[in-house]
Amino acid sequence: MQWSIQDIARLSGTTSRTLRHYDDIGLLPPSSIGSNGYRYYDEAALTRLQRILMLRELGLGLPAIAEVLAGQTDDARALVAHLHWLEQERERVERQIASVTTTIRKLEGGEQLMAEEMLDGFDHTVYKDEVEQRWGADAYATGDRWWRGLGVDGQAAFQAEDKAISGGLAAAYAAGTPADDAEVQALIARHYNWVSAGWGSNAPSAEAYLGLGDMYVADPRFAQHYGGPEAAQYVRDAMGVYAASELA
Amino acid sequence: MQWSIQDIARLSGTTSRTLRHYDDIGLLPPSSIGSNGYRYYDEAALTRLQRILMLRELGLGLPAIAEVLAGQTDDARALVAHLHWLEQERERVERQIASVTTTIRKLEGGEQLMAEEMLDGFDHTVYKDEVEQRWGADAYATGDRWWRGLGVDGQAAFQAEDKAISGGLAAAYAAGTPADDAEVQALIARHYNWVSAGWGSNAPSAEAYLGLGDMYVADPRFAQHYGGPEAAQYVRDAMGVYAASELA
DNA sequence: CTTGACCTTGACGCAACGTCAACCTCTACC
DNA sequence: GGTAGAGGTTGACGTTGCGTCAAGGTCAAG
Repeated sequence: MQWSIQDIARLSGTTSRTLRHYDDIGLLPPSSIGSNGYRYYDEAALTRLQRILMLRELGLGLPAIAEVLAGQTDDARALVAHLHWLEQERERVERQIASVTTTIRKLEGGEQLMAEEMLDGFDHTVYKDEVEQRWGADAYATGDRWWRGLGVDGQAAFQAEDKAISGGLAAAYAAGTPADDAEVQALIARHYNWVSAGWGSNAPSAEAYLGLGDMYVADPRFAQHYGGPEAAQYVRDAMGVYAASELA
Repeated sequence: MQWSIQDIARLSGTTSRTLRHYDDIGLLPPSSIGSNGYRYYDEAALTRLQRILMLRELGLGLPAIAEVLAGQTDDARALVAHLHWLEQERERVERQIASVTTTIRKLEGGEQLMAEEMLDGFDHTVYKDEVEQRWGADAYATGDRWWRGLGVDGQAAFQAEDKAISGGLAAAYAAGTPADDAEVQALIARHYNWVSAGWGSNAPSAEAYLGLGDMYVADPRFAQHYGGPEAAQYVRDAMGVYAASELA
């Protein structure tokens, strides 16, 4: 019993293109080929195709299917490996769903302000991981509470102050003003207060403040916020001067 | 302030290749191009890149990102649409996980027998949807209970009988034996009993049996099981003869 | 002038086919 | 025997987002 490529396609519920593809990659060669080039398939080929399609429905890739059919890999073992991949996929999708959901909530809740804040790459909550790693898990929680407690107006003010400070520092850096200049140190003082606002009752120590400065340099997101890597280094230097003189 | 492509790549945490790609597709053209062809980016470009990367992390495609950045689409609206897609993805992945898990369980539990049964494309449980649609939701449940109740030996016997019947019918069809021949009708009688076994206390009526025959023809999976579309038609005809003479 | 580091423009590769395009082949009917 | 029409063949491009060579200019430093 022989069937043409269309017959097999209809019988198995796929397309002739797919069968040609499987032939091309050597996954399912036809059982015979006519002198006119026509592909013909017999029952063995059809059985093989059934297995292919079944494994494909489970989500396996064609190379993995080929291995299983070649007997190089056990069916169960291949499926277990595939299951791990699927579970990772699920986690990834769920994380994305969580991110997108919170982002939408912020966009709708905080109107446009939050949107700009976030999309300018300076979302307060983006730094959750860093904050938790560096200053403990509940530091982020209290910081977030504080942030929400500010209200829209308070948040806007907070960000305006940030812009004023970072803008002033950028200008000072561009002008070549030394880091220990009084004007720069005044900006750093404002910066210290600005940072302290989010830290609850305990303002940052000299050490913590210096650590923050190092982070500005090391982390490109922060560095960019202060006008590029060299500018961030400049800011850190100024912070070092301030910490030595005022926080020692 | 201008940066080279590498600077921007480091600042934003991507690669120069990505930036060139974004230039190629018009998503992020450099703010200026030197006479030597070098790409230079300014702060506006960097801000734009920040938004691009942020949306990309949320899983949006580059065309969708381009729309958002062009102001053609609202941020929130794009994200909501994306969220729908993500939820579909989650469902798809979870369905696959369920399928793969049950398949693994069957492979390990039923040893090799179930594997062959399933991989031959004749898994009893595959037809859940059809059964529910045609004969009600609890028909499948009782059928499944029956199937499990058979035990491994019973299942093997059931399948052996199926092979014998379908093989006999295929031979009769190939030999050109008329559908109302006594020999063929004897096979059909066995088939009727074979089918009835899974239907619980009430054996199929003439009407239901004829409907099953129609399904053999219409559904390529069944058609294949009986040896191709023409053979399935032959089987249906023989079933019609049987229904008319024995079930009327 | 040479050496690196950095830049450029192609172009292939990946996963699994869908979708033309251009061109045979077989069957059926007149 | 001619002509549809259905079905077959082999390319080859498109899809998504870049990674990864390849071959060759540019620039700053020694």
